[in-house]
This record gives sequence, C-alpha cells and structure tokens, in this order.
Amino acid sequence: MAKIKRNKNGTRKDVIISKAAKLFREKGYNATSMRDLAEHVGVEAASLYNHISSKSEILQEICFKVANEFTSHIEEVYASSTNSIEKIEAILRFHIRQMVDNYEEVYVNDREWKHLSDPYLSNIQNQRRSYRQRIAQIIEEGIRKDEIKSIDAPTAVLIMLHAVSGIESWHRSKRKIPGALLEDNMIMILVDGLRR
Amino acid sequence: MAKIKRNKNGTRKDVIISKAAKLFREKGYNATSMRDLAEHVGVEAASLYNHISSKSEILQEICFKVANEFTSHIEEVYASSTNSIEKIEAILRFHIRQMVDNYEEVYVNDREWKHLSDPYLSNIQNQRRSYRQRIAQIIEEGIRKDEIKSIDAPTAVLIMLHAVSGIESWHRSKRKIPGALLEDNMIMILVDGLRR
DNA sequence: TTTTTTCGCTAACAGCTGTTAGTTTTCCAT
DNA sequence: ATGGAAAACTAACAGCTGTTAGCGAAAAAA
Repeated sequence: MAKIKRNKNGTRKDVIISKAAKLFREKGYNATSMRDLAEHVGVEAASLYNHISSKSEILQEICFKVANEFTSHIEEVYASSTNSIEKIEAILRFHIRQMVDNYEEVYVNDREWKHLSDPYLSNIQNQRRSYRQRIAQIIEEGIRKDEIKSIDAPTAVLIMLHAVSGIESWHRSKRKIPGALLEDNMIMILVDGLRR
Repeated sequence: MAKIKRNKNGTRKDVIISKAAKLFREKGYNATSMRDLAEHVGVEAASLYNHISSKSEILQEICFKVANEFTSHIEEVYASSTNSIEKIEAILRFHIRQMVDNYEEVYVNDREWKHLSDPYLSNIQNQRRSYRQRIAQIIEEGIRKDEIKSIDAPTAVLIMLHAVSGIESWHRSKRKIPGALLEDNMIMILVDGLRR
C-alpha cells in the first residue's frame, strides 16, 4: 500500500536492485523468487514491474555496473607508469576494497553471472576474459623485467582473483579484523608469493 | 526403455550422481531440473526415483562424500610429525589434486552446499568451519615457531582455500598446462607468500 | 521355464515461477 | 483543492518444479 522509500539520491529501482543483490548473494539468483524480493522490499511482486522490466534485468544491472568499474580501473592502472609489482598491488588493493565496501554486488557479479542470457552472457564473458588477460600481461612483463619470479602467468591470475573473492568468508566471520588490516595481510601474502 | 548402463563396479545410483555433479557444476543446483538430469541419464524423470529418494539426496551424497575425504585427510596431516610449512604444503597439494582429478564433485561441494537443508546444512557448515580452524591452527603454530611470517591466520586460510578453488578456470581454459605443473606453480606462489 | 525382483514407462498432482492486465490508491504540481 | 502521473493493488495466466501411483517390460533367481 505504501510506496517504496527511496534512499537519498536514489531511485526506487536502486532500492530494488540493492535488496536483490543482498538476496542473490545469500541464496543465489535462481533460488530468489520475485515474491521473495517483493516481500523484502515491502510490496507485492507485481508492483516491482513498475520499476524494472524483468528479473534478469536486475542481474544485468548488477553485473555490468560492477564489471565496468573493474574494467575501467584496470585500464587506468595498465596505462600508469609504475613497475609490474606496483601495478599488481594496485589491482589487488582495488579488488579488496571493492569486495569489502561493495560486497553484495561484487559477489553477485562473481558468482551469478552464469545465469545471464545472451547477448549479456557472452558480453560479460568477454569482459572477464580480457580482464584476466590484462593481468596476465602485466605479470609476463614483470617476469621479463625480472621483477616477478618465473611462473605461469594464468595460474598466478587465477590465484589472485579467487583469493580475493574469499573475502566472502571474512564478511561472514564473527570477529572480523579491520578491513585495512585484511588488505595489508592479503597483499603481503600474495605479493610476496610473486616477487622475485 | 533401456536400462541405465552401469560403469564397472558402480551402481546405477552412482551414474545418476556423477551426471548430476556435472550438471550442478555447470548450471547450479537450482537451475538443474530433474527432467534435465533424466535426459542426460537417458531416462524419464520419474524413473530416477527408483534409485534415489529425492533431488536433495543427490546433493547430500556429493557434498558429504567430498567433505569426508577432506576431513579425514587433514586429520592425518595434522597428526603427522612434520613442520608447519610441510603440513600446509601437504594440505594444499591434496586440495589441488582433488580439484584436478575430482573436479565436478569437489566444485559442487564448494559452491552448492548452501542449498542443503537442515540437518545436513548445519552439519556441513560445522565440518567446513572445523576444517578451516585446523588449518588456522597449523599456521598459528608455524608463526609461533617462526617458520611462518607473522600474519592473520584466518586471512591466510581464506586465501589458500579460495585460491585453490580457482582451478575451476584452469579446467575451463583452452590450453591447460599439465596438472603437475599447475600444482607446482600454485605451491610456489602460495607457500612463498607464507614462508618467513 | 516359471517366478520374482528390478526398473522403466505414462499420467497426474499440487505448488511455485515470472509476468501481464486492469483497477485503485497515493502523492506531487498546479 | 484538483487533475494527472506514478505506483501500488488483485487476479490470473501458462509453464515448469519435484514427486507419486500404477502398470508393464526386462532381467535375475528359482
């Protein structure tokens, strides 16, 4: 009966998407029904369609918002005039901060993108692939310049990216260490594993 | 019409579970219907119920089979008389091999356990928690003995476990490096990140 | 061969899914 | 205060979900 309360500077659609991100993260995209979502928003399921056009549009908005931020950040880092280790560190720190501050949406992007359908599916797959390739490129450059130990670059990428997504368990743990400390610990372990 | 073909030394139920593991891995538990599964097994959906009692029983069997193997292995390592770094390395190598050789089921256990329901859900949650605690315990012991650098143990655990689950992308990649090489690369990066 | 067990089939169920149509209420701008 | 837009409601849809019942065929045991 009552209207959805907007947050300051946000549309009602934003409210729906942010509640959806929380539910998608907790239960997964497929296990979250529109009636579930509606209840958490405080409205009937049909009413959601005054603000969005489909369930999958919600997933699309979440995934592309996150993916675009990551893509534009990595291009910035790649173009910067720093050495390979510094670049890797910058990328890692950005990842960790995003995962700490923007948990729900980043996590959903990471785990639920499979449930997109074409053309969005192939689009996000391409975006993810070229993201990994950029990192691999930086690592290979570092190996050539003897800044990074001689390892298989795709393997290093895989470790980095998945290690970061483990921040999920940090969020779920009772007694969290502060975010900044988490960041430093992760950097220490991961970067020291790479450094020559 | 024709019966499900058993593999040597396997029941028809095993065939169903192994096909299910593949589908659950590809599309997720909720997105895999019994009719989907039946089609891949070569049978009508209702016929599956001659061998299993419910869809969730399939997930239970997958998850507990995997979880039990990991639990019993870590206890073995924990009891062995080796130093902390060697223990961590042994655990990591076991993880990597399981992830390489028994991909589908290990992956499903890792990503889909959420969809279990009580009492199985709390059971697997406990098992996973005590697994992480065992590793943290080994790391803390290593820090005390100055074998491992002074880091937050839960963070190190989180990195290790999630990094390993990234072997998913290795499986999906076109040109894989050999499994043994993958293993050595991962050990090099992860263990060198820990070593004092 | 006959009997018994195992296992596949078809048909059907009740409940849930995302979504639409049509109507009524709420609220902002005039 | 009032007209119009925005957004809520109810009712309903077609399709899919996991699962059961009952029956006939195939294979195993006798």
